[in-house]
Amino acid sequence: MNYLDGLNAMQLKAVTHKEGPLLVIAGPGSGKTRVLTMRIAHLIDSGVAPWEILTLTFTNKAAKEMKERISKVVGNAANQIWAGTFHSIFAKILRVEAPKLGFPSNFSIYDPSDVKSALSEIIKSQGMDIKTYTPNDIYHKISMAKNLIINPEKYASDGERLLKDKQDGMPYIYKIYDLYVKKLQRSGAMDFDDLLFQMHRLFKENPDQVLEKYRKKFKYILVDEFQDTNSLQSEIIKFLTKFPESPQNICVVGDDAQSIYAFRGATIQNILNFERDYPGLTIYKLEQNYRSTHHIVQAANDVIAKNNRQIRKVIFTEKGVGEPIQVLKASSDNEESRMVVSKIMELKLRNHLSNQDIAILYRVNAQSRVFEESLKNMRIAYRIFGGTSFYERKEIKDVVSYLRVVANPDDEEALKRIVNYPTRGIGDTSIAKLSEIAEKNALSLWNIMMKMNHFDLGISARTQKSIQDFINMIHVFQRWAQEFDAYEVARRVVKSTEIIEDLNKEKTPEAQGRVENVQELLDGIKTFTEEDNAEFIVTEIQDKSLSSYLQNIALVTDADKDQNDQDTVKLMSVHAAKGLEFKAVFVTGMEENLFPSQMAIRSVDSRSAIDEERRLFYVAITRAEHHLYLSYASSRYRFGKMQYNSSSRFLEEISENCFDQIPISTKSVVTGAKLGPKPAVGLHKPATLPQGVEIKASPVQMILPGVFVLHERFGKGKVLQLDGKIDNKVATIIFEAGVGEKKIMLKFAKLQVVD
DNA sequence: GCGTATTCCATTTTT
DNA sequence: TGGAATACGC
Repeated sequence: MNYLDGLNAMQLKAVTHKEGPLLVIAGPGSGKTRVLTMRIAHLIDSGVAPWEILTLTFTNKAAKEMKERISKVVGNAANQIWAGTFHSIFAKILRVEAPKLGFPSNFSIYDPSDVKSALSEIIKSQGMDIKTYTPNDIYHKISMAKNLIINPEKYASDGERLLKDKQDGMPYIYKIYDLYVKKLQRSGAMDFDDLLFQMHRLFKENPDQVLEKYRKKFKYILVDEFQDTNSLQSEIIKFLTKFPESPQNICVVGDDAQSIYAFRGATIQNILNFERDYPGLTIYKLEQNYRSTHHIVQAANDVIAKNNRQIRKVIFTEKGVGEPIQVLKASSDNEESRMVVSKIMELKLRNHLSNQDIAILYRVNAQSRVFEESLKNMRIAYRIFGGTSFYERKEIKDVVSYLRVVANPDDEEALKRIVNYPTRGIGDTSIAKLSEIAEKNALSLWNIMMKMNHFDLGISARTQKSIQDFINMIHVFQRWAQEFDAYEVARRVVKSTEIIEDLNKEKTPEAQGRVENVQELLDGIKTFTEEDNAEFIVTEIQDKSLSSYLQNIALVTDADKDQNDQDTVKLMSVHAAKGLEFKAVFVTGMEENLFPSQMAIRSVDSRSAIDEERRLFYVAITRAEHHLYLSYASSRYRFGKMQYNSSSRFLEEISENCFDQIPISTKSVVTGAKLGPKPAVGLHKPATLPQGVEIKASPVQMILPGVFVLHERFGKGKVLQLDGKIDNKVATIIFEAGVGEKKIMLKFAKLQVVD
C-alpha cells in the first residue's frame, strides 16, 4: 500500500509540499503526526538523505515514535534521521562543539534542583536574604532572561529589567545571574536553558567554522509543536534557515490554540510572526478531527472561541454526535475521586472499555493522590506519570552524582552531593571553606580540593586525610571509566562506595525499595550499553561512554515512558497529556483557583494567563475520543487545609447541549452531594431511583428527624438524627435498598422530602 | 562532625 | 499534607 493513500486533501498537500517554508496549523486529532512522519518518509523516498533531515519534537518519545512510523515506510534509513527534542539534539551537537565555548565536551547537565542549589549557595555567599531571593524566583527570572537571549552583561544594562527587579524587592538579581553563569562555567555545567542559549552563542560566535557546517548539513528542518517554542529556539532555527541562498526548507507544525508553555517562555508570536519571518510561506490548515465525536469537538470549539489573538479555525468531525459530556459534582476531593472511579467501573462494565482506554487528568500533580487511593480500593490498575520521577529520587541522584563526578569532577553540585555520602568525615564546614577559596580563585571546588595543601585552610589533618582518600578513590573510578563501558563503571562504583550496604543498614521496606531502585538504575545502564540504540548517536557514531549515558538521562522525563506498556488507567497532568488520546477522559478539579489556577487569576496579566489556562482546558478536552467527564469538588484539601471553591468558569463556556444535564444549577448554591457508596457495595447496581427522575431539593428546614427523603443517588431513606450548627448540619439517614446508613451534610446535599 | 528532632515552608504546569 | 532546611544534643 502506498503511504500517501488515505490522506485527506490538505494532509496530502502538506506531505508533498516541495521546497520553501511551510506552516501547518493542525487542530487536535487532525493527523498532525501522520503528516509529519509521512512528509519525512516522502522526502527520503524522493532522494533526500536521512541525515540531512533535522526533526525537532517536544518529547523524546514523540521522536522515537516518529522514527518508528517512518521506518515502516522507508526501513532502516529512518534511524539516520536527526530526530529528538531541541534539548537533546543540541546537547549532542554541543558535546562536539562545547570546547569552542569554553566548556568541556563532557560537560554536565544541571537539572532544576542542581540549579536551585547552586543559586542558593550564591545567594547565601553574597549575604543576601534567602527568603527575599528565593531560588525558585531567581531561577525563573534567569531562565526567562536566557530565553530572551539576555546575557548577564545585557541584563545589567537593561534599565527596565533592573527597575522591575527593584520593584519586586530584588535589585541584585543581575549580580546573582552573573555569578551563576560564572559558577556554571567553572563547574563545566550547563542548565536546560543553556543547551539552547549556548547553542545560539555557538552559531553567533562561529559563523564560518560552525554555523556554516550545520547549515549545509541540515537541508530540511521540521519542527513539531511549534506553538511551544520560545524566542531562543526560534532564533536558532532562523540561524539555520535564514541566509542568502537558503532554500528555507523549514516546515513547522503547530496549533496556537494548544500553546500551554508560555509560563516557560514559549510564545505563540513564533507562529503568528512566522509569515513575516518567512515571506513566501505556504500555510495549510488541518481542521478535520479524526479523534473525537461531535459533542467533544463542539465543547472544544466553544471554549477556545473565548480567547483573543488566535489563528481562527473551526475544527469539525464526522464521527457522529457521540455521548454527551457528563459533569460530576462532588462535595470534596475524596468524593470526587470516588465518583470518578465509579464512573470508570461503569465504563468498563457497560462500555467494555479497558483500563488503558481511560485517563484521569488534572491541573496539578498533587491532585493524583486521592485518585490513587480510590483506584487502589477498587483494585483498578493504574499508572501515574509525572510528579517526582525516577531520576529525582535521592538514592538515584546519589549514584548518578558519583558517575557525574567521574565524568566531570568539576561538577560541583554532584561533587557536593557525594563527597560525604556515605559519610566519610568530610563535613559541611570543610566544604564551605574549600568552596570559598574556589569562588575567590575562580576555580572549581575539585580543583581546590586537589590543591588543598597549598592553602592554609584550618582543616584538621584528619579531615584532610579523608579528602585525600576521596580524591584517590575518584581517580580510580576515572581510570575505570577509560577502560570500561558505562555499565561496568557504574557497577564497580556502586560496589566500592558501599551505597547498597549503607541503604541496607536501615531495615525498612522503603530502604528495600531504594536498593531495588539502584538495581533498576544499573539495569538501565546495562540496557544502554548493550542495545543498538539509534537514539544515542552522536554525529553518526554510536557513543556508549559514561558521559553519553549521563547526557541521555539528564534529558529523559516521565513523558518519555511508554504509555501503553500495561493495561492501566493513566493519571497525569494536562500538560503531560498533550499529544495523547484516550477513549475516555476525566478532566478533574474543574474549580476556580485550581483550573484556572489561582496563579493565573491573580497574575498581573490575568487575562492572558487565563487565556493560557483556557488553552490548557482545550487540550484536556480534546484528548477524549468518546467519553468526556468534567468533575469538580466544592471543597478540597490543600496545604493540609480545607479550601472551598466554586465551579470553574470554563464549565459555563461550553454549550448546554453538549451535556447530559446542566452543569451548574444555581451559581451560589453549592453542589449536590453524592457521598459515594463504599467500594464494596456494588457500584454498578442500578440506583434505586429510575433514571432521569430529577430531585427537587427541599429547604433545609424541612429535613427533620423522622421524615422520609429522596437522595439523587441513594434513593429513599429516613432521617434518623440531625447534628451540627445552623449551616453545617449533618443528617444521619438510613437508606433503603441495601445502601445503609449515611451521614450527609445538608448544605451540599440535594434532598427532597417525600411522604 | 554526625544524627535526629523540629520547625517551617510551599505547590502550576516541564524540556 | 509532607519534604526540606534548620536547630540542637551528642
